[in-house]
Amino acid sequence: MTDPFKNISPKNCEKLLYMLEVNRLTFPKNKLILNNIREKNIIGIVMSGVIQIIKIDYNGNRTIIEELAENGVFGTNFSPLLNIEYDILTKEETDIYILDYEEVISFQTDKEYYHQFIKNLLEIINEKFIEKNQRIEILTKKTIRNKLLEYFRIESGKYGSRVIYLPFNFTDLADYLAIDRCAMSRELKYLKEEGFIEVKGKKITLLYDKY
Amino acid sequence: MTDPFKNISPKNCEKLLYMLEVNRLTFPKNKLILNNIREKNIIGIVMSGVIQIIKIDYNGNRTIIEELAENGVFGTNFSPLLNIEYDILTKEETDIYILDYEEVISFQTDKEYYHQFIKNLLEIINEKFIEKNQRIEILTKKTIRNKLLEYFRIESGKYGSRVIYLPFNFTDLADYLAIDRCAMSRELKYLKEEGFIEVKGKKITLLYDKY
DNA sequence: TTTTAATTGTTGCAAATGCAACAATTAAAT
DNA sequence: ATTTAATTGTTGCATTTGCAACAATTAAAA
Repeated sequence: MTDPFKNISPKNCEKLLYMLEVNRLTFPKNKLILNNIREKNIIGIVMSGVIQIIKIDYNGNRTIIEELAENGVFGTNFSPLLNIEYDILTKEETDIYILDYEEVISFQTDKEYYHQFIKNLLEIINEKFIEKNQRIEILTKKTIRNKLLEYFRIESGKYGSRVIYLPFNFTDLADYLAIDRCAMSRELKYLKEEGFIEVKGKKITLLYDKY
Repeated sequence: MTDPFKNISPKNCEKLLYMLEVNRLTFPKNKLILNNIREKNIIGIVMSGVIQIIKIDYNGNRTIIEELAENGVFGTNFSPLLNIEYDILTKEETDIYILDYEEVISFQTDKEYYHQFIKNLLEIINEKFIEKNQRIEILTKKTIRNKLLEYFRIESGKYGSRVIYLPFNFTDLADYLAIDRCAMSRELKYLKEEGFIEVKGKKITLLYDKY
C-alpha cells in the first residue's frame, strides 16, 4: 500500500501537516474510537499501531471492513465512516493523524508537496478500490466453494504462488467471505478430502491447476 | 458523479488533454471495445453515449460491474480492466477519451488545471468507492430478502424517499445482487404479499418503517 | 400489423447453506 | 503449571436457494 507521504521529505511533511491543521491522537489497545467525530468528513492516517474498521449490524453480525497498520489511510469515503454503524477498533496502542477532508481537498496552494500528497491519496484510494473490486468478485460467487476458490485465486495471484498465508484467522475469513463459519469449515474439509488443497494452520497450499 | 473537468475552463481542458496526449475514439452501439488496450493502465472518460463494464465468468454468468454515461470515468484500477475477463460494451454510439494512467499520475507541471484534474479524479474515485462499499454491504447479507431490503434502504436513502425507481431491469438487478433471478422474483412476490412493498414496473414503494 | 425477441413470472425439486449445539484444540492469562 | 478464553472442527436438520423448464407479458423489429 502506497505511503501517504511518498516523495515528501520529512521537513515538508511537517509543513504539510501543520498547513492542513493535523490532529494527533493516541489510543490504547482494544478501544472503540472516533465515535466523536462522525459529523464531518475526515482523512485518518495510522502512524503506528493497528486498527480494524468493523461493522456490527442489527443482527449482531460483525464484519471486518478492513484492517490498517502503519501508513494505513482511512476516513469518510475512503472507508464509509459517516454511516453510524461503523466502528474503529484499535488492536494495539495506536497513533493516528486526523485531517479534515474538505480542508484537504479544497486547499489552495502551489506548494509541490501538497500536490504530491493529493496524488498519493489518489493512488491509495485506487489501491483500496482494487481490493474492494476483488472482494466483490468473491462475494458474487454463488457457492461457498466458489467463493473460497476465488479467494484462493486472488491471494495466490498476489505473489504468484500456490502457497497462501491467510492474513486472518478462519473466523474472520468467514466474515470476509460473508459465509457461515461452520459451513466454511465443512467445505474446506471437502476440498481437502478431494485433494484440492492442503491446510496447515494458516498455510494453504493449492494442489490444482489455475483455472 | 463529479465531472472530471470540474473547475477547468474549456480552453484549459483542451490544453490539458493535449498535454496528456488524449486519444479520442468513437464506437457504434452494442460493441465490445477496448480489448486491444489491456496491456497498460488507462483512464477512460465517456464524452457521450453509454457503456457498461461487464464480466462474463467461465460459467457464462454475466455481471454488470458498472454502467457509465457522459462524464463517466473508468479505467484500470478505477475498474479492474487489466483482468482479461472484463469487457466494455457500448449501449449507444459512444465517444471516449483515453489517457495513459501512469502518464497522468506522474506528469510534472505547475499548471493549475492539471492539479485540479487530479483532485477531480480523487473525488470521482471516492464516489465510486462509496458505491462499491454499498454493494458490499448488500452482498454480505445472507438471505435474498435481506439483500433486497438493504438495496432498498440504500436506494431510498439516496433521495430520502420511500419510492424507488430501479436504475435497471429485474434481470440486471438480480445480477447486481448476485442472486438467481427466479429466486428474486419469488422473494419479491412474498414481500408484496406480506405488505412490505408495492411494485409497479420499475417503481417500488416501501411500505414499512425504516429499520 | 405481425412476428420475433426480450423480459418477467411461476413452481417443483435437489442441492447448498445457515443454524444450533457441542467437542476438540490452541492460545492467552494468571 | 493451571485455568480461562478463544478458535477450530463436526454434524443433524430445517430453511433457503439455485436450477430447470415453461408460461405470460412486454418491447422491439420487420
